[in-house]
Amino acid sequence: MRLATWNVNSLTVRLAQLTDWLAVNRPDIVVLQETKLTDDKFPAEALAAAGYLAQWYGQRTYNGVALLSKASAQDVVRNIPGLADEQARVIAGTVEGVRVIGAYFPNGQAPDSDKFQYKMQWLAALREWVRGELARHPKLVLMGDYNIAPEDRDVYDPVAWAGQIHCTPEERAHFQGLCGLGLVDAFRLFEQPPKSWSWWDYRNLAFRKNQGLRIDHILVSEALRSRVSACVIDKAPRKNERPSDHAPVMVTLD
DNA sequence: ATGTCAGCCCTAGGCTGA
Repeated sequence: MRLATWNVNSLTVRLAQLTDWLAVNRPDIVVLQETKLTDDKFPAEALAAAGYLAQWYGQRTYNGVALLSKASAQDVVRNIPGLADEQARVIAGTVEGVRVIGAYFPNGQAPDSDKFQYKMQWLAALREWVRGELARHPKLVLMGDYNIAPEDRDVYDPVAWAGQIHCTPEERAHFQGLCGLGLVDAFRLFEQPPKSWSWWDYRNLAFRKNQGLRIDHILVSEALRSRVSACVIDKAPRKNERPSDHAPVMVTLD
C-alpha cells in the first residue's frame, strides 16, 4: 500500500499535474492540502476518471484539504472534533483498515504574531485528538504539510532560520509531542540523501539552488512501523513549468 | 540578493497569505 501527501497550492491550477502524477505513481491513498476550493467546485469527476474516490473539505481562497483513495473511506471526519476552527485544515478517514489523517498545519507567519498563537493552540488540540484516534485505531498515519522543520538537517540554512517560523523550539516540541504519542517520521526510518527538502520558496530561485525546508511529513504508528519499506520525496512535479511550491511525499507499506 | 505565485476584488493592479 502506498500513501502520499501533497500540498498542491490550488487544485484548480494543479489538477492536470495531479492526475498525471497519480497515473505514474498509482498511490492507494493521497491527502491534499491547499486545494483553495469551495466544496461545490471540487473536481470529483476528474478524480473519479483517474480512478480515485474522494472526500473533501474546502473553503474559498485559503486552506482546503482532500482525501483520495482507490478504496472507499469510512468514518470520515472534517477538522479536529471539539475545536472551533473557521479554517478547513483536516480530513480523516479509514481506508482498508488504516486510519488516515490528512492535515494542513497552520503556517504561523512569525513567532510574535497572532497566527503563531493560533498555530500553538491548533497543535495542542491536534495532539489530544490524535491521542484518542490512536487508542481507537492503532494502525494510523498522520500526514500533510506540517509547516514544521523538525531538525536543523531539515533546513538549508539552519543558522539563518534559527528561531524563525517553521524552526522555533515551540514548533519542534509539538512535532516531538506527536512522536511521543507513538508515531514515527517514516522518512527518517531510512538513509536519505542530505539536503532533502519538500518545499522551496517560489522566490529567490530557491528550487534551482536547492534552498528548501522539509516541512511535509508522514508519521506512522508503532503498529505500522514494521511494514514501512520506503519513504521518498518526489521532486519531479516541482520541475513542472508551473509547479506547486511543495513536492509530494510518499510512503510504502508492505 | 527580496529575482514568486494564487486568489481576491464591481477587470486591473494592489492586497493578502504563503
